[in-house]
Amino acid sequence: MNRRRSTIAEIAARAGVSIPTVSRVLNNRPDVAPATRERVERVIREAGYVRSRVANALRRGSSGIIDLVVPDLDSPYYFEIIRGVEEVLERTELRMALSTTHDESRRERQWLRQVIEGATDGAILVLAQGQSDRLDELRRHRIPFVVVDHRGELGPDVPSVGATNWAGGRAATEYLLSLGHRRIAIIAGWPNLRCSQDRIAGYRAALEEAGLPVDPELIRPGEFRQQTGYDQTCALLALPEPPTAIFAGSDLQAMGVYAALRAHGLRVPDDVSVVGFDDVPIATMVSPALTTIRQPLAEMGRMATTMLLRLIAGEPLDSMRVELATSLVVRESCAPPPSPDH
Amino acid sequence: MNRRRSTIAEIAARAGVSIPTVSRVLNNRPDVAPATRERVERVIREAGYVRSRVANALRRGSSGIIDLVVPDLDSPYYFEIIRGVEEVLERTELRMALSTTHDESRRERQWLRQVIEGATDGAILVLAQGQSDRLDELRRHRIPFVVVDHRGELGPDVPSVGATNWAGGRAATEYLLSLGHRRIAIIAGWPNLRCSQDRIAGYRAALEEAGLPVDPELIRPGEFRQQTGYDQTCALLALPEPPTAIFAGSDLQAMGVYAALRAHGLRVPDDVSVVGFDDVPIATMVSPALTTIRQPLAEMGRMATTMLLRLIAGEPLDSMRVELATSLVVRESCAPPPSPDH
DNA sequence: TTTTCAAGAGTAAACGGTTTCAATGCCGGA
DNA sequence: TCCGGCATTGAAACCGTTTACTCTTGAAAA
Repeated sequence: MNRRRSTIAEIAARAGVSIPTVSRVLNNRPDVAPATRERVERVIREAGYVRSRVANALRRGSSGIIDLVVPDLDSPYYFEIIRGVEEVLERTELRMALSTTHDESRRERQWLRQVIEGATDGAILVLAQGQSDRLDELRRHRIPFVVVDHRGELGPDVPSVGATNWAGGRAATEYLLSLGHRRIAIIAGWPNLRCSQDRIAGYRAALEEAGLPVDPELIRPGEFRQQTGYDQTCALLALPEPPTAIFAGSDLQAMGVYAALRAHGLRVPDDVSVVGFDDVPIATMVSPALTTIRQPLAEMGRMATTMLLRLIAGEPLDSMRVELATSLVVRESCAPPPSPDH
Repeated sequence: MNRRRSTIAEIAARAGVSIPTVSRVLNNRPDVAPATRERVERVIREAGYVRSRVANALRRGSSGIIDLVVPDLDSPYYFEIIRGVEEVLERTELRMALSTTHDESRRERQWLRQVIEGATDGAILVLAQGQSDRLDELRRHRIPFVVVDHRGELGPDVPSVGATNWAGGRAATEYLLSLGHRRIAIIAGWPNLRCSQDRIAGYRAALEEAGLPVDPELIRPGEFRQQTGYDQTCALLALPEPPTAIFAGSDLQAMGVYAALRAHGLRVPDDVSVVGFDDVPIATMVSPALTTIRQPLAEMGRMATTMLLRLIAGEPLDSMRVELATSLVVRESCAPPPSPDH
């Protein structure tokens, strides 16, 4: 019924023209006589011919694929970014190749090799840590790339998109202060991550502006996981003077905070207020719904992709570093602190 | 400092050998003299040469890419599957091209064209509805594929992996019966979906086995979304004799059930018991933690990928249709029904 | 009528590898 | 010493397109 995939040569033979003519028709070149074009198009349609993207890529030098590299697929955080990337890509002819690094340098090197040999048109890197040497290698191979929310130090010439972490840290803290809280803890990412530093700085700024001291005991670093939220909350509650509000570094951490508070018989927001960070879908599903700092993850993915497309097209970027605004989303997990006599 | 990408010809020239010899070294062919191999390898290393996958693909006819097609990226459900696929793919040389159909046939046709012209080695299709004609087209183009959790009618010769929906529906219902519930509602997917039919059949089987009547009022179809869970729960509560337990078709729906019950001042599990379906990460994060039917989504992704790899390798499949076992995961959202005098 | 030019179509090279097949050199056995 | 055979290596074809360049032809310009 059907043979192997047909080639441009077959079409040419059937239509009684030469190969380049078919190619011209396929690429809508103007220098083809209308009658010829018509005839070739009919044959193409009849044969159900689709041209080989591989051969095309070889000749043209572009593969039609862009790589999206994320640390892992364990967090809803990355999925939001993936969704954003997919959204703009689906309007183009490009395909998205998704891969993970798992933060292992071995895997990452392997990935890098694949990216390079894989004839990638460009790459979007969601990196957990600073791997500038890898970026150099990409640059050396002339592969356009954009970094999303890079949490380390970046050169000023690296295209990247992030969020306003400092403002987010400050906004959350100010909100809690405005409710009357005076002992506010912050659970953050590891101190070597830039985003953590920024958020803590925002937190400090709000506190200092309010004339409040910064208690180092209330700054708890860790991973952006649920477990960290749980463990650090337990540690905070064991303090002589526990906080009345906890600002978590991620919504996942906040889920851990919820669990730890429940385990201690404390209620949110009556006994302790909680603010998250990210605003992933889960934040609206729990009870009480989580007040959080919204990080526009899907938008970040979209923005990174748009930037990459310009880079690929050879157009200049308006700005190498783009920071999208975080915003406070008030839900139900915060209230004024319990009265002192409690 | 660095020129364009180096080619095999340059390497050959530098090493003082012919092009085929370099190719042989690259492919680890045995028929190269050790000394020559050594020399060529050194040059390759020095030049930082990586071979073009595109050129390779053209000659060899395989692109090193497999397509993963999902309906959308809105549900954690799909992410679990994606994760499973990625897990086995990361041990291979293959890359994953992720795309969405959004259930629109236009998008889907476009995707199909891309898949075909994109020189895909194979495809994993997570389809929401039966699109057998599309499958035919894939087959016609000799592209190996595996379908995950196809919810419609499939020919017996279509490789597919799913879960034991009937058993899951039955297990959930039996569990609720064992707790003493007698009025058990089920919120399901649309009736045209095979998985919904199966689950409802399992539900009926358990009820009939217990000698209980099946009240059509208690079977509520809808989408697998939170909103559906909310709406249908409201409808159920408005019944003259509301159920004491609700079996939701997805964990997301169950979140809607939680919200509706809370809105009506009812407590889980004291007033109403809830069982979910899927066991996505969120199930453990809410309070009370959701008792649910675990669907091994990541395993399904892994299994589908493994099957696809065999198909690509030309090996025969042990079985065209694989169903992975669902299992009841008991957490905190179920309890015996409230006493009748309540 | 001759020259010029543009449109339309074809020839061949290129893209960067892999593979088939033939050629070479060196070895041992007769 | 001659020959068959094996280990290496190279020349050339090929994968399916695109593209630079050439060629033909008919009409307008001179």
